Amino acid sequence: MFDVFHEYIYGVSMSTPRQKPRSLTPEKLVAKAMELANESGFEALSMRKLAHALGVTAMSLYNHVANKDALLDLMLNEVVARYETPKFGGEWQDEMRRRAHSMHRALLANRWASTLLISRIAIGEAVLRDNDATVGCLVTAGFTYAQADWARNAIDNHIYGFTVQEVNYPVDPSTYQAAAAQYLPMIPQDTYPFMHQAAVQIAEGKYDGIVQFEFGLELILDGLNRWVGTA
Amino acid sequence: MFDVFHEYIYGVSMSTPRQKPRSLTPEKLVAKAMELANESGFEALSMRKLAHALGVTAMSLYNHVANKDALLDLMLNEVVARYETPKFGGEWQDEMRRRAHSMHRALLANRWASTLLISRIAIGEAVLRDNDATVGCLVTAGFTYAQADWARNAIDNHIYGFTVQEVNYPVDPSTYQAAAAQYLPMIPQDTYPFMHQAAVQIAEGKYDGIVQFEFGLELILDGLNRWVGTA
DNA sequence: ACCTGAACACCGTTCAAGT
DNA sequence: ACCTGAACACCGTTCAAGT
Repeated sequence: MFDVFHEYIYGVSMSTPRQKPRSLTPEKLVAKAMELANESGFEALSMRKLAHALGVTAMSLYNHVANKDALLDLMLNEVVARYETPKFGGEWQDEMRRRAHSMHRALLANRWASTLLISRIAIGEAVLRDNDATVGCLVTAGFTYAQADWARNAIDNHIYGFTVQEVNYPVDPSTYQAAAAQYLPMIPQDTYPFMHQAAVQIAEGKYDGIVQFEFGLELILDGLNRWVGTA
Repeated sequence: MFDVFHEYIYGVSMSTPRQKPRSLTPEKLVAKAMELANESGFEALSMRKLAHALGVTAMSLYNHVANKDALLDLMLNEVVARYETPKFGGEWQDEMRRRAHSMHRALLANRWASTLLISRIAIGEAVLRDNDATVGCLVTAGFTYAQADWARNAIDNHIYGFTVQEVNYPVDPSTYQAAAAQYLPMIPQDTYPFMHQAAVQIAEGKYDGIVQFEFGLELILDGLNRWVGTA
């Protein structure tokens, strides 16, 4: 009886699969949620606002996604899917460099992501694939499994640590010099002599105040190279 | 008129400073908030619950602290105040090591802190003092200001990155072997061959699966030592 | 199968009123 | 000076009811 009514209204039998694409899908939720987070900031992303942006009420989202946490996991998986996968057999340092820069780019393109990824153990398919390929590249290059694990930890701590600081820093790198000049009087020379002097150097243009992502990365890759050679 | 009434009730003139200690102070708020966060988890810390724990209503907290954000800054300042301050003139590597281990200890004792500290630019007095002493120690040891800045960034990325992962990891290190054996069937060998093999090694006890905090730290200190020497 | 309204159990914060 | 009750503007999520 209910089935007949449903069929009359929607033109589709309940027992046969849907023919036309459903209006809402998990993929559409994730895409719109990422759009919202990127354009309006992560704190503006609520289930209610996401639903509104999709022209629907909040409760209907729960037909496509278990809860907000599951939605966040799907969003993070989408970001991690953009990490470039290390190849086996070539120079492992080049592969790690390529992966690191692609991660940095993906995290800068989705500025809300790094802060979540560093603290959350999101085991989506993309994370597993990245883990496997990264360990695989290092092991193929001659690392033991323990060494590969430790190496990946050192590399990833730098990538995530650096990027989280970068996206949360309140002043734009291009205005460091002006900012240093402006805040100089607020850093008392007698209590904070070295920070004061650092600000002087930045204000005078002797140093741009910008820490390069590559610095820490090369420091670690170089150390790892030396470590494996002598293991 | 109001003043007289106040004096009658409280036995203290409004124009003279209070004699007996006030029942609630910012220090007491911060101490109880840290106790709550450490014992019940950070997500259980709300202004309403904190007030309840202090035997008071939520709104009265705003007499002692501007808002929740200001309270968090005060809590974080308390954690950073426990970082050991590098001394000038000695071996800079020893001073950095001592500082790093004290940070690691402070962050493990307050497991909610690292996730906040890494993303938030909390400029409390303790952060300024730590910054100044760390840069000061490196500059005194022969680093330029730019080098000291880059070095501190590399060191701190490791400390925070490592510890955030450590406190958020869902399984206890002492149970890695059992966990690896348990989850092994869920890591398909054909799609994730290297993760599978890593789990095999941990399950068989060939490798404990634990990444040491010291590994990345020494890797970086060693690299820095080489870098300054050749600068 | 999917969407909805009403409701529940929370949040942080403001403001006028109390003592 | 400090604390309070009531209220505002939000949250995530459940559940029974609608089509």
